[in-house]
Amino acid sequence: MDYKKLADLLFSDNKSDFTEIEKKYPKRILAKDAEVTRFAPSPTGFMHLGGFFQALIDFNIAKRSGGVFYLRIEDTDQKREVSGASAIILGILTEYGLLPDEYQLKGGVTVGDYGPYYQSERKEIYKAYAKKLVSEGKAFPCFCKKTEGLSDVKEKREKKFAVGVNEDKDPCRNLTIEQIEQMLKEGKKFSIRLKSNGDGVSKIKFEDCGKGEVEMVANSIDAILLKNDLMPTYHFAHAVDDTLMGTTVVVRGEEWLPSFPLHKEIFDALGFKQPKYIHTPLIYKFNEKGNRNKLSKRKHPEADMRFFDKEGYEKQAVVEYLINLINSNFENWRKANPDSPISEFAFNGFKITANTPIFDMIKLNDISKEIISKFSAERCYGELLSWAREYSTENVDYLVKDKEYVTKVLNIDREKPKPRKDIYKWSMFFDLFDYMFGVPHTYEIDEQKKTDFCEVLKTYKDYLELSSKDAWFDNVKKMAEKLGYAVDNKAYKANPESFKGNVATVCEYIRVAITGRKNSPDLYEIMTLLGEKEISDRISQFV
RNA sequence: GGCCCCGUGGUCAAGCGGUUAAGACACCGCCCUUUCACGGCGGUAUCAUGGGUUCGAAUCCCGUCGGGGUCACCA
Repeated sequence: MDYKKLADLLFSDNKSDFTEIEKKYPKRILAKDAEVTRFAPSPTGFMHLGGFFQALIDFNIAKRSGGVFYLRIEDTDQKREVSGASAIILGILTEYGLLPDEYQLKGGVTVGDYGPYYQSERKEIYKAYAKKLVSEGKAFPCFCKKTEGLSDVKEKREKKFAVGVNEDKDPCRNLTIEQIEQMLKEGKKFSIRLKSNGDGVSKIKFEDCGKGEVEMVANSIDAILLKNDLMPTYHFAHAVDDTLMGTTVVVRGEEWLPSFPLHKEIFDALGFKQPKYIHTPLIYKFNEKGNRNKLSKRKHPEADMRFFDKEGYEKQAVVEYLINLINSNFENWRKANPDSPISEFAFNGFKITANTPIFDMIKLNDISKEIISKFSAERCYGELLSWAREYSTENVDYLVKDKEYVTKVLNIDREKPKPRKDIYKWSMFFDLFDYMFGVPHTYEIDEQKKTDFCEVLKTYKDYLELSSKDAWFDNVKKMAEKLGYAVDNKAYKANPESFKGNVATVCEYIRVAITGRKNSPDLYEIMTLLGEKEISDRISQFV
């Protein structure tokens, strides 16, 4: 077979020659150990937590080695394209401090010399390399009917599983040039397949930077390189783009691990050297049966990065949670260096755990609490307001109108050595402090305590004193004593039966009457902010 | 079904042939205390399983089981 002739036949319109293309993508000039990484999502309209996780690794590996981190949009599947998707991705990356060095905005600017960064704009490049492979007899045209969609695939798989063979050589590899010419004349569409050398038995080894040495059966599938619209598949684009764009480390989810042998064969056919790989564990959740499920957009709201924004999580918290999943010594470092920027942490993208983590929202909350507890009231106000402007517009008015008051509320038990830690996302604020802004919840006090409760409140009207915290508490104690509650905690503990309760009990009654709950931050501060009239009004409800 | 990845407490995990098997979150208890918290101290709880190898195994090897991934002209 005259492969050269075949290549010209197939790609008659293609003027670009791969040697010309390669001139446009010179080797990057970088320091010796600098790594080039990329985040390469398909534009589906949202940023998956798992994708962000990978971008975090990409960014840190590149930045900490003095290399380059770039964004490439894998929009080779026209059907899946969502408009504006790349802007969303770039937006989130930027908000979280992972701005790529090179990227392209659809119909807008391109930053970087290795573009286009949209695969759909690189069609000629892929064609040139496909043509090269065909002309060398390493790839061939296929005129078979498309398998499209999951139902097609299922059917095909069932047949395959029944036979139990790995090998998948395509019949079109045996077409004669005359047959091909004929079909081309008929205007038939074709795809380009790799002519695999694999026998389905021979093994290959490779070193995954995260998992170590992995041994696999070499590829034996005549995989599609160019689809029948002549757009590349992921596999082919990966080889071409990551080579041309100078990627040195590919960070991708471990669902790609099984296609490594295919990638190896494609790289080899092309004469390219493969980059290093880090196959990251996927992030899971438990299902009802207690088994793991991949975090998915449909079932798990937290799979979408925007979830954290909507809930009002601090971005820093999300980042720290994820970094701890990558390098679990992070939290020890953080404990020792509570105020240092993350950039000072000795991040190691190659040390990522092989285990499959379960996404732990409670842990995230804890990290977030810690971070928010350190904020000043002023900063909290700023964060809260900007969050509300985006996601809770009905609250913006009074936040703005009562800035001073709101800031004071935010300052309760804050800006002190041991600040209270109960806010972990801004959406909690309005629930947590609703009693500061209106009628309190009615908390049902135990029936048998009701008489005592009312008695305390009735009496307390005469003991209300807000001039100072000491004076306030002295009066609470005086009243407690008068009504038969223990003022001395030790005495109370020794003889609980001889008292109606202790000062704590009295405080509980007052707190319930004023806030409508059994727990709240410092009572005195709350009462001071609320003011005497409001307090009397609230207490009056119960007497 | 083939191939591959993973398996240390409820969760994230340290561990790399000899450890009382770290630490964090969660949970429980005590202390502090003006309730709830915060903080301090302490506690419950883990090497999936069966065989090897070895003086010695969570660590190395093999099998089993369990979970996950993949086998598309989707990425």
